[in-house]
This record gives sequence, C-alpha cells and structure tokens, in this order.
Amino acid sequence: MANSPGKKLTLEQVARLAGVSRATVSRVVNNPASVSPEYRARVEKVIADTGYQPNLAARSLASRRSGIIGLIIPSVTEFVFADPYYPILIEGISRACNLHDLTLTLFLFNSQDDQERLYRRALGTGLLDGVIVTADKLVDPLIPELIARQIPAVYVGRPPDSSQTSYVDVDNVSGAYVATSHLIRLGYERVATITGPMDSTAGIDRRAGYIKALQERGRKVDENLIVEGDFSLDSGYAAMRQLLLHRPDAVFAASDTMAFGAIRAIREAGLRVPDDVAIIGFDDLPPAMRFDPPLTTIRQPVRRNGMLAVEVLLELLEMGPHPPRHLILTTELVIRSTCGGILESGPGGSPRQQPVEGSFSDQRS
Amino acid sequence: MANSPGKKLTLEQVARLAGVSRATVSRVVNNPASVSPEYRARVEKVIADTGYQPNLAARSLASRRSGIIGLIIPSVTEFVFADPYYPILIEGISRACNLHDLTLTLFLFNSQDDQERLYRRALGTGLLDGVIVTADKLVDPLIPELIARQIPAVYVGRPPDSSQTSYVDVDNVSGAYVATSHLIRLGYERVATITGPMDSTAGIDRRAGYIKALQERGRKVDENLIVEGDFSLDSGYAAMRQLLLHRPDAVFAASDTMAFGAIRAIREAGLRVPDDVAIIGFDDLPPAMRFDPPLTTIRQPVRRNGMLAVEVLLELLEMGPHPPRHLILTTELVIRSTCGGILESGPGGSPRQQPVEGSFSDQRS
DNA sequence: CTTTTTTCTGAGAGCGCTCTATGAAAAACC
DNA sequence: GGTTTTTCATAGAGCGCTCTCAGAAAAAAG
Repeated sequence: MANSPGKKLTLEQVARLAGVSRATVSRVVNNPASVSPEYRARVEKVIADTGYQPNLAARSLASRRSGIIGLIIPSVTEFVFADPYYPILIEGISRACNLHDLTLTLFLFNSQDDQERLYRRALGTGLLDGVIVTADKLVDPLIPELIARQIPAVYVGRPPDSSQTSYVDVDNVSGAYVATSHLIRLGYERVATITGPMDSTAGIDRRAGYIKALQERGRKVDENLIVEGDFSLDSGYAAMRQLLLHRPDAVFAASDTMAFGAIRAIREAGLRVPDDVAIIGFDDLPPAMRFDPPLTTIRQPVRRNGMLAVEVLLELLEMGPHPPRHLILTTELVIRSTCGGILESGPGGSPRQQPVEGSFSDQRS
Repeated sequence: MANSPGKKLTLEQVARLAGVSRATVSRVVNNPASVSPEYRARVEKVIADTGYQPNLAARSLASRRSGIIGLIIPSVTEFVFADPYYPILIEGISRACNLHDLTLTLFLFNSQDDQERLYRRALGTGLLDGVIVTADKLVDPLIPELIARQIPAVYVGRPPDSSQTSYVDVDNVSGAYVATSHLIRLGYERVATITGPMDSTAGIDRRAGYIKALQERGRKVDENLIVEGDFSLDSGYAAMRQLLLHRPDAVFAASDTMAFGAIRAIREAGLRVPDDVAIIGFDDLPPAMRFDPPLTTIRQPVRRNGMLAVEVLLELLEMGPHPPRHLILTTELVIRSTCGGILESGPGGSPRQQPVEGSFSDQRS
C-alpha cells in the first residue's frame, strides 16, 4: 500500500488528505522541526500511507537544488576503463553519494567530438548542483567554463591551475620519491622510471618525485633512464623495451598497469623480476596484489579520494566557493615481491613506511 | 561571447531580445520546422549570441521528459568492479547516450542497506525517463516496482520474468554450448565446468548450455565436474581446486575472470595449461587476449549490448511499452592458446565459428 | 485581564518552461 | 472581390514545488 498509485501523487493532494496547506506538507518534508508535532504526525501518516515522494523537477525548479552531482571524466572512455583506477574512483564517489542521498550522473566521452556537446549538457542546463572532475589533462577547457558559470566543482587530482579550484589529490611527488628512494636504498645503481603522460599533473608530479629522490642521494639524472608512458599496459611494455637498451637494474613505473607491461617486456627479454630488474609500481589497485609476482608499489587511496571529493563538494555547496579547498592524501609504500626485499632492513631504522592511510593534510593555498 | 552570462538567461529574456513571444522561442528550440524562416532566424541569432540553454528542471516539469536515464546495477559495488564487464557495459551505454544526447545517472549500491533508499531515489522522483537494469539477481524486487510505477525499463541480461520486461541479452546457452562442444571436439574426456552463480540467469543459462552439449554428444553429466562460482577470480580459483580432485582434462569457465583464477589453481597444482588441463572462458574482455597464455573464450558483445539497451529504451520511450522487446545477440568462439588447438581442424568442416558480431536475432516472446 | 512576544500555519507569488486554444494574417479557392 | 483554408505567432494556463510574508493562535509578560 505504500506505493503504486496509478497516477503520481502531488504535494497538493497530500495536503488535502492531511487537511493542511501545501506549505505545511512542504515543511514536514524539508524541515520537520518547524512544524508542530500534531500537524507533523498527521502529515507524516499520509505520506507513509500513500508513499508520496516529491517530484524532483518541480522541487529543483523552485529551490534551485537538485541533489544531483556530475562526474566528468575528460578522457576518451576506451582509455578510461583500461585501468581499474576509474572504476574504483567511481565506487568511492558513488559510496559517498549514497551516504548523502545524492544522485550521480556520469559524463564520459567516447570521442573528442562529444566533448563540446557533453559539456553544454552537463553545465548549461542548470540541473547539477556541482561537479567532480578528474584532472586528466593539463589543458583543461573546463576550468574557465566552470568559473564563468559559477558551478561548484572539485577536481580529483591536482588541476593545472588550482588558484580558484578546489581539489583532492594524493601526494604524488612524495609517493614517487618514496618509491625511488626505496629502490636506491636497496642498492640499485641504475634506477629508471616509466613516467605517466607529461600532459597530466600526476605524470609530472611523479616524475618530479623520482628526480628529487635521485638528486638528494647525489645520483645524476640520466635522461636515457626516463621514458614517458601513458599509464596503459602497452605503453609500459613499449617503454620498458626502450629502457632495456640502457640496462637499468630497477624501474619505478608511474602506474601499476605500466609496471605489468614492463614486467612482460623484461621477461620477454629473458630477464627475471626482481633478480635482474627490480620494479615498483604506483597505485596498488587490486591486480597488484594478485599479480605473479605480487607487485611492490605505492598505495594511493583512490576510493577514499573519491569519497572526499564528494565531501568537499558538499562543503562548497553549503559554504559557497570562498577559498578553494586543497586536500592532499598521503601514499604508502607496499612491499611485496618485485624489488628483491632481502636487503631492505638496513641499519638505522626500518625503511618501511608507516601506514598512514587514514590521515591527510589539509592545506589551503 | 557565446556564454558566461553572470546570471542565467531565461526563455523569457530571449523572447524579449528577439522581439517574439515565449512560445515562439520554445518552438524554435524544440521544433524549428514549425516556425517561419524569418522568425526562426531571428530567434536563432539571439540564442547563438547569448548562448542560451533551457533550464532542464523547468523543461522537465512542464514536458515530463528530462532526457535523463538511469543505470541501475543491483549488486554491491566491490563485486561490480572486480570484473571489467561492468566498465565496458557502462562505456557502451554512455556511448549510446552521447549519440542521443541523453544524460546517464548511475545507481550503484555499496551495501545492501542502500538498496531501498536508492530505489526510491531512482524511481520515485519522476526525473528519469527510463532505466537500464542489469539482470544480476534472480530475485529482483525491482521488476514489480518498475511495472507498478510504469517506468520504461530495459534489462541487460535476461530478467527472471521477461513476460512484461524488455531486455537485451546474449545467447548464453548457445555460447556455453559452443564452448563445451569445442572442448569435446578436441577430444577431451572429462570436461568440467565452473558455473556462474546459480541465482543469476546468466549462470543458469551457461550451465544449461554446458549440459546440453554434453548430452547431445552422449556424454553423461557428472555432478563432480560441475562447481559453482560467482564470476570472481577467487571463486574460479577455489572452484578449480575442488575440480582438480576429480581429474578433469578440460574446463569451461563461465567467465574469463574465473578462468584466470582456475588457471592459477592449475599451475599451483603443478599442472600445465593446456597440456594437462584445457580451459575455455566466457566474455572475451580485454584481459583475455593479454593473458599469458592468451585465453580461448566465448566472445560476447558487451559494449554493443549496452548500446542496444539504450536504443531499445529509446524505442520504449517513443512507442510506449507495448509488447516487450527481447534482443538476443550471438556469441563467438575465439580460439587462442588455452585449449590446445592442434586437433581443432577435425574432419567434416571447420569447427571455427563464423564471426557474427554484428548480427542479432530479434524475437518477441 | 490586556499587551507584547513567540510560534506556526496558510495564502500566494513565483521558478522557467510547454502546450492548447485563439485569433490575425496570408494563401487558396470560387 | 469575397470567402474559405491554411499558416503561424501569441496569450495564458498550468507542471509541482519552495518560500516569503502576513496573520491567527498560543505563550509570556506586565
């Protein structure tokens, strides 16, 4: 009896059934505290009996709040879903949405041509309360658009210009630094890296962390040991083949998926991991643990990132844009089997990172 | 100049700027043919100059059409994204949405508790023009709900009761039949199967295809050679370990992911694929090709399925529910390296399936 | 017991758009 | 040239909800 009215019930009818005015029903729905107990009970009974649910379009038109947020992933889908990263991010976002009774809309584009229409659809119709955008590209036409239209937005990953944009990111520089330091500490001499795309901030930051670690240890940076990938398996494979020409004994791959590709290339060259070449990844998505051999990597809290993005967006929605929020989560070194772990407990304290998954620093810029 | 009006433009204002009535602007937006060329040009110019875009909430309230559809995946997300199946399905759906200028909302639930609230949110607010639902579970409280509320819906995968429900599916029985027949034809004697969950139609149908193939060849069905999995890697691994007790020489796994788990179990037992145990999967998602050794499997057009689901939904939206539509796509045997392919060209014609990816049968029930 | 303050409900004006009914102008017909 | 059709823009009534404002009733104060 709680539902299935042939025709949809309106506020008006509920009001009539309860013998009150429309405004009162609206109030019990949106702010029960403002209605006297008797009236509230009366209305609530009718709502329970009829299974009344407000019409979102009408509510949204009148209140300019829809409870709908958008997730915009400005990359072509084939690329997007080649990696478990995005599904897990989506899972996190969706979880937080469920927690807050938000509805999630998804804007993926399948070809570059979709982009313009998609953005119009997402941003122009005024339906979305706000958006979460993944910072995939260094050149992002979306940022000025979002600012001009004054649409609350939170980036996942550091956007190219963060002066007016809130974001949630992991500390990529430090993660890469830790990864590279780990390799150096284990005694490897020729530590190479397969970077992410140089048109993404994540790619740039992780490369910077690699170089920082090298320099701090007084190693010189050899450009031959730096090859650019695009986070995909194939690019990891190709990059590794190129790297092999220069005989690295350890490699920091800027994503797990590229690490898998690299391992394949290493094996095809008749070499072994980690005996001949050690390798460390970045991400620690589920396949890393299951891979054979299990991958040593830098864990980033992707799901958590997604959830926090929603929280920050909600904050923006309530408090207005004000100073943009920047949340940086820490990463964690996860030692498994691809770096040859024997030497790892050197003198002078454990090199093992503290798991600090829950913590994060909150810095405003 | 095409956008960034500080305050959002309304139809009203566009009408004023163009010196026409609101109704006229509305008509050029929705049905340009019904407006005389001069007026149309005048209005279109203003729209182009101002970058006007109609407010979705208002439009949806007045016309009862939002251009938004929902994708409901009635499984817990951790499970959902453990497999590349869903991301690829989403990609297909999203592609078709872009093609038709539809907006996609995503309803995932992260715990069983979400379910009720999620369904209310998805179905009760009247915002969605229709929904696509994945037929994951045999017991689906959604179907009666959808019928009662008269919400246009298309299932991906055969729903438990299809008498009133449209769906798009692949021919699971025939796919499993082909897979099993392939194994038999190659000369394997003890052909086992790792089934999908028995509370899903896909699991049931693929099991049925396996049994049908066995029976048609006069093989007797040995219950010891049938173990139930849940499409996950771990379940494939566990199922295979159990199967190994009964010395199968070939296995049909009802999903690629389970096949990967099974292969791991086989190797851990000191056996080789395909020399000691042949294995064939189902899905042919990207990892199948990249796996070492590349997996022989049954290809199902997942992306295409997603796109067609949208097309069918659109049809429903335009034509009304009428007789439910049932679209069954065919599968295709993809021979790679896990079945020992040498014997495959037996006498009496090639056992290789015709690739028929593009075709599908359209049967109404 | 009257006045002031507080608490709540109801009336009513939108939110921005669609769509039917209406009527004016243009085209077609006799 | 007058009448009937056809074409096409406009007026205006909603769609279902929120929210401000005013006023009635109840509580507090004098």
